[in-house]
Amino acid sequence: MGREKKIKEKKIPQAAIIRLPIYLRYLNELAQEGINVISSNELAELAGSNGPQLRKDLSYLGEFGTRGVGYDVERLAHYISSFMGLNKEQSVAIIGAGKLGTALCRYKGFAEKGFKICVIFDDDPNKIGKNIDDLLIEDIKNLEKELKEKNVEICIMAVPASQAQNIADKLVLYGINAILNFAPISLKVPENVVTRQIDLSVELQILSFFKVLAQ
Amino acid sequence: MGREKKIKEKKIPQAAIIRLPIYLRYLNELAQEGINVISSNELAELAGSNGPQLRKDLSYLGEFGTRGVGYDVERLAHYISSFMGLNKEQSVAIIGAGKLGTALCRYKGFAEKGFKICVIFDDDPNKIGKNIDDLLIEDIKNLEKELKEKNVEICIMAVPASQAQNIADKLVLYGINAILNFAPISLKVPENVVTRQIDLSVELQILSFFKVLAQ
DNA sequence: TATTGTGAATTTTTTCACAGCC
DNA sequence: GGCTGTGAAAAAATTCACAATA
Repeated sequence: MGREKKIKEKKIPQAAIIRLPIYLRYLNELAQEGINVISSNELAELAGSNGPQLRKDLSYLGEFGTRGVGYDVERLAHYISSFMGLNKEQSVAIIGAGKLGTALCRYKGFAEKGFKICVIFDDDPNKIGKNIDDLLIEDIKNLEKELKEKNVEICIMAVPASQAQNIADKLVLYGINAILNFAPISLKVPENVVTRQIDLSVELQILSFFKVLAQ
Repeated sequence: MGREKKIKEKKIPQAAIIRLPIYLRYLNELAQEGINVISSNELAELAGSNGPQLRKDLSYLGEFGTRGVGYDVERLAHYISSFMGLNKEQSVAIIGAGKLGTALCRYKGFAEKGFKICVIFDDDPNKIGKNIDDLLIEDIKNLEKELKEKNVEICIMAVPASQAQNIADKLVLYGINAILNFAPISLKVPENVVTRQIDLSVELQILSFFKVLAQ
């Protein structure tokens, strides 16, 4: 049975999906420390979750534990990776070579997780042709050509809000169907395109609200 | 009736709270464009939500609309701002003057929303004492003193994962109870401290999964 | 007529308790 | 004895339909 079919049939809750990468992160750390087996309670504690939640989440993928013992760290990590399509390197483009785009471009964490930043774009003639470490800043006019050539699968948008929808439309037109958007705007995209939004100010606003309650 | 009491009594869903800043963003834009009244459907469309959802969310705050007409843009914006405690400037500190910390420090969007970056810390002697635009990089050894002096209410952590928990513990010790964490680690903090986590790799991993499904 | 506000229905998510298994 | 897997219960969130009303 294909992965997609299985997912659609079993209907794994979205809330469970977005916790899987967190579990995976700690499983990989445990593996590096040479730990072979871990209980749901221990792993959940690391991941900021709880035992029953974690067991439920994993139960949607299948049966991976051993009763009375726990989960085989490597086996589980491997399965989550392949389930989420993370067992191969993926090419990522960054749109916008401003401060944020540049910082993201240099972020080491992406490569560690198999995301290769293979091209960065800008429309500023002063930036185009310059380097960010080893990477040349490309003219956004060459967007289509570069995306195709470099086989880009995911785009990160770090552009001003005023340009974001326009650029997103182009990305969609050129066949991109996964966008991580840092511009403070709700992108409108077709159903077959997925976006995730990181709005830095919104995060502070949410904190601002909850911190008063938590007191 | 005090704001906190009201919130706790009425039990506004957390999911509704985190949508309020998005509504607020578009209300402010509308106000700037000189639009005085907006319907739930129109505002929801802008915000990437839907009419009933938006009306339900707002209904937890009170009755702000006029049947047959819509919502008064300025009045609603003002109420959401004050409800979320966003009607006064708040002081923010950034911990870590690496690429990300520096980029965040220069991000204009915070100031627009009333968050003033008033101090940035690092432990690298090569960075301490240098400037990021107008802001001096402070020695992390002076963390307690600076946080108190500058009346910091929210901290943004842009430090390596290995240091994050250690620094978070200090922040809590020094009275900070709101942390925006960019380090890829699940912070352990007391109940009276709120955190929000932005994990860049996790976002790409989630996209990686859903993009296959969306196809 | 147009649009809000909301109780009720539905769906999704989380929690719980314990049978099942090593 | 210890820990998983899961059905059932509970809680949270979303959707819906429509009464209320400017």
